Amino acid sequence: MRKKQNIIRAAIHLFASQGFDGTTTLQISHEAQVTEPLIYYHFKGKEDLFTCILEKAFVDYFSLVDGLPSDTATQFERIENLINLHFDVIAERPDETFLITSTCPAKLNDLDHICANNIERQRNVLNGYLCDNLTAGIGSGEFAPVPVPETAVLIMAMISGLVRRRSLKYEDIDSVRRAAIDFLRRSLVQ
Amino acid sequence: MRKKQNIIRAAIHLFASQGFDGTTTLQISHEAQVTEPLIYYHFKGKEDLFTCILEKAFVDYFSLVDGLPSDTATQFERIENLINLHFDVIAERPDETFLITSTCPAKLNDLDHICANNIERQRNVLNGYLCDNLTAGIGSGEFAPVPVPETAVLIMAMISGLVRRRSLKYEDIDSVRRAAIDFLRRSLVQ
Amino acid sequence: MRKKQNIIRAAIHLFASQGFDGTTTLQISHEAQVTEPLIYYHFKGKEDLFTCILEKAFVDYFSLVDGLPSDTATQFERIENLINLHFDVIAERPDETFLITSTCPAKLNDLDHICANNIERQRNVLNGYLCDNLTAGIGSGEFAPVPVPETAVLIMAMISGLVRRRSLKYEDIDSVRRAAIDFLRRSLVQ
Amino acid sequence: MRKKQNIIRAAIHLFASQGFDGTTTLQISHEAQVTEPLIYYHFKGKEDLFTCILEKAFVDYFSLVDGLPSDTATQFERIENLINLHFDVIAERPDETFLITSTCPAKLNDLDHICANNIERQRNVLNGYLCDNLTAGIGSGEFAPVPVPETAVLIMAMISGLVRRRSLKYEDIDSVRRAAIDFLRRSLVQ
DNA sequence: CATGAATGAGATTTCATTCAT
DNA sequence: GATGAATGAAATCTCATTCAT
Repeated sequence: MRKKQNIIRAAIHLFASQGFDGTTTLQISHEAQVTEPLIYYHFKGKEDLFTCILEKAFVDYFSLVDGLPSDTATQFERIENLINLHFDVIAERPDETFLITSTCPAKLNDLDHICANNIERQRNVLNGYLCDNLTAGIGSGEFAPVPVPETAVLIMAMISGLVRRRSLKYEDIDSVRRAAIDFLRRSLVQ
Repeated sequence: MRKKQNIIRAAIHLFASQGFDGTTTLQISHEAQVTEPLIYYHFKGKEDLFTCILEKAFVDYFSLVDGLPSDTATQFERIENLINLHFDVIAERPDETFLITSTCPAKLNDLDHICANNIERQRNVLNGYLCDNLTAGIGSGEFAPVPVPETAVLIMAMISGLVRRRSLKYEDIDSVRRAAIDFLRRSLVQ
Repeated sequence: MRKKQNIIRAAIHLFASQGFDGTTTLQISHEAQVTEPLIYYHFKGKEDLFTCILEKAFVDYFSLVDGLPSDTATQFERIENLINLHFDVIAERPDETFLITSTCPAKLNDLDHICANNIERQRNVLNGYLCDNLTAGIGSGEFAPVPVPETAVLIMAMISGLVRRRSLKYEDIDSVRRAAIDFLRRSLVQ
Repeated sequence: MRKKQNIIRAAIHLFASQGFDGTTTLQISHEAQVTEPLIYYHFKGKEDLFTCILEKAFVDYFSLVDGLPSDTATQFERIENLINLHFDVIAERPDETFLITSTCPAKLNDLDHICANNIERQRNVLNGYLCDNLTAGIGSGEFAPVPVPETAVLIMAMISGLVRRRSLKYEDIDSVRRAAIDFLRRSLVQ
């Protein structure tokens, strides 16, 4: 089963760096050191392989987000946790993280394809998390009275912009992390 | 001549929504209401068409950024101008703007392909603008003493995250714009 | 009318160096410094252009061969004249000469296309000339009793081999010419 | 594996009768009774197929020429062997032999493409063989004092003229062979 | 005469996928 | 599980030719 893992690893890497359409099954088989038909033994096809990868990536991601504590001392701690979570996944699995932040390949965009579904769901989850959090913080007087949905959009944009910035891998990721948290604190906490 | 413009328009739209590899020359010709070979009369090939589009988009973009005034009353005005500029281009030309914020198709990633070059250059221009601006603002006491390069990365991430958020078109873009400016002001100005 | 000549010149050059199928009408128009449609103003098409060139080349060639004197003092003089004629045309018009020695493009090989016809006719003319000549020379005792049709084939092979040897242009063509005549004399005259 | 051979056989036949540019991959696949993409499974492309064929043909040809004995009783025997070798290959593999005597397709004429290289090499090998042979024969008094390089050119021209004369297949090839040897003997041996 | 723009037909090549073993 | 060989469908691109002016 090591070979199946090789296929998945190679596919993650290639899909993240070349896109779904830009990656051929031959490239995957080469990078995975297997022959092409083996891909079809383990998966129904290229699309299925992609779907499996994304599904797994989303499940892992959602379980992390779901695991974030909701009973923190301050509301800002929840923001902090969210930022830290994303910096952690960028550091540990940059390719998967990049994939779940990408737009779904046009071909797979059937209204309820797993890919489109999950991207939508991810957005909703993050949005819910942030809106709740902001509303609570503003209510308690911890946060300045910022417009809630718009600010959620901004924070999500910053997160996705950071995930997509591939050079983050090579930059001093921890100082950016600290700067991000301070940046948000100054803006939100009054 | 009108037909050449049709081709370009169709290609911008399709490349932005499906990616370079996900778009076929046949699709482009259909959407442009021309025959396929006409694409090859006006451009050397699919890649050349893509390159021409990107080059133009970058030139337009850079000339806007270069046109931003540097002698504003406050340093924050410069930040404000930069944000406004990006919200304007998102509103006016969402597809081109999306394209110049995307990663270059792997195949074109020869170290000095126009595409890779310009993406690099864009990053440097924005980075230079922000670093200068932040340093000056901190020096004059207008801005809080934030870490300069890291904060520049954060602001760029937010901008690119916003550009890539296609639904912005349908959201109340002006309230997001105002929220963004206020958000940054609170974080930076002391 | 100068432009028509340019087209013909360019076509001769390109057909001779790249073959009929290997030459595009665009290449011809470039080398002739005209636009493509002009080729179609002067000729019915690429094939017609090729045909015209070949027809002219064959007419010129045949008129030279027909002009060779038949009432020479010796039979070997006739051989000598034939060889000299070919060395002259190689020197003066290497490309046309190459073309009339080439095989007809497969596509034009309708049984009685001018091209196929003329190639056949050329062979017959040369063959007739040589067979007559050899028969007469052997009959008069001037030539050794060689087998007539086979020897005609050999001499024709040598001539066509020389015409096709493009580097002849750069070699000392006159010493090869003399060597050829001496070579044939030693072999034939007894 | 049988199918790969079919492709090669069909390609040899078609390239020899229609030229490289005049032959389409579809024609090859039809004649080989395979589908077109199979050509691309076994070869990198049309050009690669052509190159492989020529390479093999040249290797076979060179090994035959290299195998000719150099220690014959007379120098003329060496000439005789060379002529016989060429009549043998014409009889056995007329298409390959025609191909290696043809000019290289213009497109492949990169200064050191295998095709151009081998054509050059072939010329040098034959030329070396004949010059050595003629010089030795003249030195020993076996041959008349003919000009060496020019006579080599003439003999090579005759050989290539014969190889290219496709109708040789149908003519009485053995009588032409004998005539050629006698022809050369009379001209050279004194 | 001359040309810029355009096209139908077809050539080369790629690619996801399957088959036979 | 695994593979070498094979293929249908389609993508990119070329080219001789024509049209409108």
